[in-house]
Amino acid sequence: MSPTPIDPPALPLPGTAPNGTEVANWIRQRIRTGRFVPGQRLVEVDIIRQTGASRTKVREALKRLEGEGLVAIEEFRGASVRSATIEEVRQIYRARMALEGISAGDFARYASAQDRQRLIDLQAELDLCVEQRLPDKFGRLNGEWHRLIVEGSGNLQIAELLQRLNVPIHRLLFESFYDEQRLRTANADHRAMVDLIMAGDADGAEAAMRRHVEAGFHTLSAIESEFYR
Amino acid sequence: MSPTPIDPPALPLPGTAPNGTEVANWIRQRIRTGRFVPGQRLVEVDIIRQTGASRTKVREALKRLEGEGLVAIEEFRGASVRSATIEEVRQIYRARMALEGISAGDFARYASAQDRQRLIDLQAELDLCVEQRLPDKFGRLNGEWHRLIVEGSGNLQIAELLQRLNVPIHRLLFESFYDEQRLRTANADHRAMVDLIMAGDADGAEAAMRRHVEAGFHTLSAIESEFYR
DNA sequence: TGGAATAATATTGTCGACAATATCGTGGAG
DNA sequence: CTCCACGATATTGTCGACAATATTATTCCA
Repeated sequence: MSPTPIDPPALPLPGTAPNGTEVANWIRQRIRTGRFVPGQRLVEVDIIRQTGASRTKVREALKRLEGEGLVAIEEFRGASVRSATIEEVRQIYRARMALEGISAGDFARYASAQDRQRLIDLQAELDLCVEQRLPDKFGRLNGEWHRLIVEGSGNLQIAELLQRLNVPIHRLLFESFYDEQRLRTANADHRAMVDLIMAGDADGAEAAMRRHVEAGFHTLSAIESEFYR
Repeated sequence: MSPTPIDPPALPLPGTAPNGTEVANWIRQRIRTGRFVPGQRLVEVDIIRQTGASRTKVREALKRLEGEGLVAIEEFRGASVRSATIEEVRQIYRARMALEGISAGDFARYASAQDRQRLIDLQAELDLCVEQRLPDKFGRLNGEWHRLIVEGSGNLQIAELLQRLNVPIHRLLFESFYDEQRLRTANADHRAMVDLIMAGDADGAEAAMRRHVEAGFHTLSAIESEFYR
């Protein structure tokens, strides 16, 4: 039942001493993939040992991630992965609902033929995952599907906001697809949205996306309350 | 015609050497109030002289602001205020439309009696500003009005996202209210929304807010094209 | 005079040493 | 045995010096 994290590519970092931005990426990825869990302390020396970066660069990276809202830094107590309460998750989903809703509509309106084709292909892959019961792969492709919608809508600002919002709930997302039922209904949502988009029904796509995200939260909170029984 | 910047409170900073976060706030405010204009280089020594902070703290602050997307840092060329192209402004407004739309709806649904009363009071003040033709004050209260909607809706995540989005366009917002016509229509929008909210029409409030934000962008882009004639 | 090479200056990047604070462990008093 | 005080250790914060790079000024030659 516990979600097997996807292998992060070839960390610790290669021979050359990494840049501050690279260290930030390194930490960010480990948070996304669940190696660094919410609340976990990020001790500078540990990161130095694992990345080979100098302390200055590690500290810079942490400051940057603080600005991104990924880690919290307390005076003389260091950095830790910011943890989201269930209430925060609810708020994040409400924001996602708004932003991804707009994106779905704009995708229907403005997306290039190329992106539309990619969406169709991706949907076919997702259908296959459902049939073959591959929740991990589904979770990965699901992320790609949502990203494609957002990026294909042509709004980089929204894309960045969503990337930020998604980090703290990335793991939870995967977890939810271990429920077969949830996986099937989520995919049905996807397919319906693809149809609406291809039919050029922007408003319909937006409404569908909002319902889809809302449903995602309900599943999540169900898992949460199950977990704390 | 040029917008008189609101006096930032009592900077340079007080006697005690400021903290990294304080320096970040100091810079952020100066960007918001237009003292630091987009593209302007932020030389470390200058900030040190003006704030009394140590170099380490200034650099930390800049890294943090980079994470927030407010400044850009180039290797060996330092930090500069990130400038938004007209296309980025368009994208920002689209994101605002989505987020503030949701907020208006949620305000109608969930806001406390206290916040509702504050909204009514604030609206009365705005009406007064329109009658007395005080565009600067209107701009300030307009900001408060929008903030009240968002915060009253009870979603801190959205509030933070919007705060981030608004910084690069803060100055432009003020500028737009020097057009009497724009000021009047904007305030009419506000009043209509207050009515919808008080009537409990959440969906109506959301739709109205989306139209309002969209109209704001159209005015802005008109100013922009005027400016570059 | 114009322009390219070069020197001088300004600015940012990096590192190491030390100070400040928190955390953990130990021992003693009740 | 528990709790508190105190010291030892670990961790983070701060500063200054110097290196690397960019920017500006100067010189020299065609």
